[in-house]
Amino acid sequence: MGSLGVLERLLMDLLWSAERPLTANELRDALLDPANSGTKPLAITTVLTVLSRLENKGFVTRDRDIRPHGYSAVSTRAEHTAELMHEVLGTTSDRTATLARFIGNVSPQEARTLRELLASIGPSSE
Amino acid sequence: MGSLGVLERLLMDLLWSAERPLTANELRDALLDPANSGTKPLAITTVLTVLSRLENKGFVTRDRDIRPHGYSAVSTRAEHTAELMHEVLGTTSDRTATLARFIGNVSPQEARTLRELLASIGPSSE
DNA sequence: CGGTTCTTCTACGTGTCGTAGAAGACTACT
DNA sequence: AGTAGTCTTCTACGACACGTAGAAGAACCG
Repeated sequence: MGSLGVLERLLMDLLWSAERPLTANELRDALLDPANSGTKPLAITTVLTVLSRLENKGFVTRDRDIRPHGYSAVSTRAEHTAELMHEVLGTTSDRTATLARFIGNVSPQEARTLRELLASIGPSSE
Repeated sequence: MGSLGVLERLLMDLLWSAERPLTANELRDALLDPANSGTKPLAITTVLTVLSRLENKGFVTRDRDIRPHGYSAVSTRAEHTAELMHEVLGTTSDRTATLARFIGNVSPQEARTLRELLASIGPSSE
């Protein structure tokens, strides 16, 4: 499906947070950064392999024209996550009941956010 | 995470649709039913193995008191799916943006449903 | 008690993912 | 242009999840 492994996920997080395309080396270094989880030195080939897999899965594109290839996420984190949520919702036959349960568990603030979002899309009811 | 394999999923669907606990044999027969996908005869042990795995994962309970054990889903399909959606939502740092994307892709009817659901929870705004 | 039925234990093949070495392709500097 | 260094591709392997099921043990019915 649309799920990712741990390393794949770490790389996607970095790419999603990046303003510009990153190289494999930059990504490897970013993973070493104390900010990111346990400091473990990965081989560049490991990073490249995973990036290739992510490319095959359609999550990542790379600029092959510049030499240290520039890797970037195809869609934003928000788009990706929202899509996943729709995928999950699509697995149920009882969409309304599922949405009810979903809504029933959001925080009051988020409920307000959702109301606003819904209002801005298709204003009044009818 | 909370994802299921194909067979696991088929069994959960049957259990979710069932009114009462089912036995391994009933489940195997239900899978054979022309209504359910390609008619393939599974060994009962296969069904039992998967049911055990589902039990370990906390998706299924079984009544060990009656002899052909009765298997039933722990939570409803809607609960399960809604929970999964929350899990997915939890993987993003940008919850509001994600919700915006999510809302942006629901059908008008479902948008209305969502408005109603939100209204019934925390009525007016403020 | 013996046959039948159900459950548990164990196991294997496949696919995905983390991990990386070896070799080939490309770049840059002299 | 040649050579060293860098980057990418190819190939591979171990671990784990899952579909699949046989063999053996436990329980039940008559």
